[in-house]
Amino acid sequence: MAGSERALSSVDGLAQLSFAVYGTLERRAAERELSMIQTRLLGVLRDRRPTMNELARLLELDKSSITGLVARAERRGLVVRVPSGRDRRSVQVELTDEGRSLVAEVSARFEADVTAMLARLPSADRGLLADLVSRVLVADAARRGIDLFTDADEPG
Amino acid sequence: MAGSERALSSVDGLAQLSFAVYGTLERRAAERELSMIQTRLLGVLRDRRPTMNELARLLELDKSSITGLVARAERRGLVVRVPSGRDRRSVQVELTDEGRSLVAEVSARFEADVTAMLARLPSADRGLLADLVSRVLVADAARRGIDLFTDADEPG
DNA sequence: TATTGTTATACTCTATAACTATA
DNA sequence: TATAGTTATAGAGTATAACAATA
Repeated sequence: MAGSERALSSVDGLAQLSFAVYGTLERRAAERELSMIQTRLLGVLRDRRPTMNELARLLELDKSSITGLVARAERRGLVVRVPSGRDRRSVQVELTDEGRSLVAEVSARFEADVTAMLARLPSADRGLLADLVSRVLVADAARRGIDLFTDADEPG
Repeated sequence: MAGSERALSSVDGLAQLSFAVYGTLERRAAERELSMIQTRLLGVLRDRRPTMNELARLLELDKSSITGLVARAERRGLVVRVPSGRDRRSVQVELTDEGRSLVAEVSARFEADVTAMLARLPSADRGLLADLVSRVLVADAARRGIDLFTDADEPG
């Protein structure tokens, strides 16, 4: 019942590992008083200056949810709203320096955590794992008709 | 810039795959009007009948948060509170038949999703992946002084 | 006194519906 | 008319502090 030798199926193992990785980001974000959705917001802003509407699509939230999300981030000084030049109804959202450095910190710590999780594997096995994981990601992206490298929107 | 051939590091790849797996569970839970925390609640109850206090520890939430969480699940008919025999201050929480069947459904669909994600890998590679993932999990659990198979508390 | 659980309160996060301003 | 964004409202989810009942 409590042995440490039982083998996990690839499905169970991958699920457990995924929750562990997700939880790791959650804890690192919480260290900086960031919820996961605030973290995702900062993450998508690292290489974009989207409108509120585009943010709603990127984060898969209603536009009314984006209003509050961005307002709270702005109140903390992590993002700013700038009027869009072309359309006076529109605003664009971008990171402040503080927001950028905060998301960089959280990302770095998270990546260090994942690196530490993998550190016990011999280098050759890490390479093997990276290869297998890449193939799963590519196959899954293809199955859903998504270009993996242009739609990536998670920090880390 | 948008090619599909770039290789991911093991860290980036594992992070992306983890978010994909997590998002899959989130969507399957949402199909049944379950938030992730409600899903985790039902998940931990599948093989336990904990007190409110124990639930707080298992879900890493304050006991006052558990009160509302369990109340909402109880209102939906997914769990019941039963008085604890030994300590009259205590209540124990358990799944109803409806709660059990709901979590079984969500789990089954989620597992089918992960299975589908892995289906493109040749069987031998799936075995290899399972082995590598198991080794990462065991090493990480050891690093944190946790017995992997008694403390598992995620559905799936 | 200490512990178990709830309540009161305040905040974040989310969606729906109604609204304003601009296109 | 249609679109971009906000506001009003309601509810889930969370923590802190104070409380009642029991140990």
